[in-house]
Amino acid sequence: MAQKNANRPSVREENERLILEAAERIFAEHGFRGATTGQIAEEAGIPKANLHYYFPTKEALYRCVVERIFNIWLEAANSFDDCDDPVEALSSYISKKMDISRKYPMGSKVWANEILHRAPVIQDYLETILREWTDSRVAIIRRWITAGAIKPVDPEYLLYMIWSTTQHYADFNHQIDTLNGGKPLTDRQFENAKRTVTEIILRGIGAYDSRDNRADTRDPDSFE
Amino acid sequence: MAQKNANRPSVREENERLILEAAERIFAEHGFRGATTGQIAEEAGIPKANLHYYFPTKEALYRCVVERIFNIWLEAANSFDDCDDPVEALSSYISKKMDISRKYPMGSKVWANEILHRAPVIQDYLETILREWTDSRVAIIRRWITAGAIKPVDPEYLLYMIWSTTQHYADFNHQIDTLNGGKPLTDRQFENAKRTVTEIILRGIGAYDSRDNRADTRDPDSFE
DNA sequence: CGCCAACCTGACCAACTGGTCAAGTAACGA
DNA sequence: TCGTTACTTGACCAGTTGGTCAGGTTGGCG
Repeated sequence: MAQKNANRPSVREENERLILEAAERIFAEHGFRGATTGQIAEEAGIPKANLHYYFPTKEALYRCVVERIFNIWLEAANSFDDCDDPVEALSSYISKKMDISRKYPMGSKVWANEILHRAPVIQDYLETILREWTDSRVAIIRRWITAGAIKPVDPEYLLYMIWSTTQHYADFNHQIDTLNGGKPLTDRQFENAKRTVTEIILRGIGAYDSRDNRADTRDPDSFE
Repeated sequence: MAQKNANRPSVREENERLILEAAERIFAEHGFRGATTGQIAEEAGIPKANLHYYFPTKEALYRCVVERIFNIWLEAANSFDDCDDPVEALSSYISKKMDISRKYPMGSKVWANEILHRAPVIQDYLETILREWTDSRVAIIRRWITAGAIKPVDPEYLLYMIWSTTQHYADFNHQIDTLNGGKPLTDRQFENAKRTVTEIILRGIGAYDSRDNRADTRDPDSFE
């Protein structure tokens, strides 16, 4: 009685999927407070009372949406691990983050909204998972610097730069579209954006010509 | 009767200032929908009905806040004009944008919120003023490229990179603070961030060693 | 002092929103 | 066929919110 069986998931799974997809769109566009459960239900094509059958409260639904997003990001984050070469590791990471911004802009917007409003429901994620992830990547970047593979930069600020630059193409896509004549970037334009971002950052940290990096180590105590 | 005189502004001016400052804080933290006029009035220290005496609707108040922010940004934008040297011009622009992010993070957050929600009230700004400003700066960057002062990059994406990276320190300051052990960046840390950002971007576009730039002009039709 | 315009505010209201509930229907196993 | 569980939904409710309004108070001017 605790668990029925595995071949009876269809109705519940299907409805939860419909609701979560609708919720992601509505939350992304209007924020937590701005979204209404009625609107989400309408977008999902079900009555509001039915939505509350699957997700007891608006906040529970919101948490599910946020968790889903966070997991997508963590997957991309593994690009960092597999490889000792900063050019390859960072190119891959930036490329994946750009792809996520293009493919799942809603998720990025929900996240941005949450941080903007001081993370009322995901503060624990920031303090645990994100923090650990960041610390370990900072260590990797420090090793690259010690090895002379890149110039000495503050690793945290390099990470923030990568995050902000790539997520900008999701969070601010409305502004980008408007400046692009009201039309979304074409695939070709987006590839150019990705290449521009990647090249500026990699060249900016001296990853392309690692022979110069050790010589250029001025102001060594710029790290905290 | 149409206009009284100029020496009777004190009460109105003072109250409008109080309300606008409170509104900027509340709108930044909760978004348009999430903010309540009652909360703003309380923050300003006046009854709600009095707020509606000065600003007839919530949206009118919001527009005033947004306009105020936009004008601050336009001032910083002029750093771009004064100078033909990309190192000097971009350093100054990035520095000013970083300072604004630190000094007026609320304004940046209101703007971010607005774009995130598809700019329901500032779409006209995007299509006119911001568009013109962007076009003219793109032209300047193109001239730098033609002159060999920087490497060939797509100017739009360079601008987006500067915007996103600098504004990140306002919009995502809660995330940054959390990753910094729950404390805001010290002045010294912030100066390091500013220097890191500036150096990566300037080195990334080859502004420091302009002798190499013309040689590296591959893929010349990457511009649309 | 009287007048008038600007300013102030407690009380109020209509609209909306998250969430509940009771009365269903569908589906499946025995 | 019956019983049970999962699912569906229109109607409803209590709390909140933007905005109004009538009846004030204040302060300057003649």
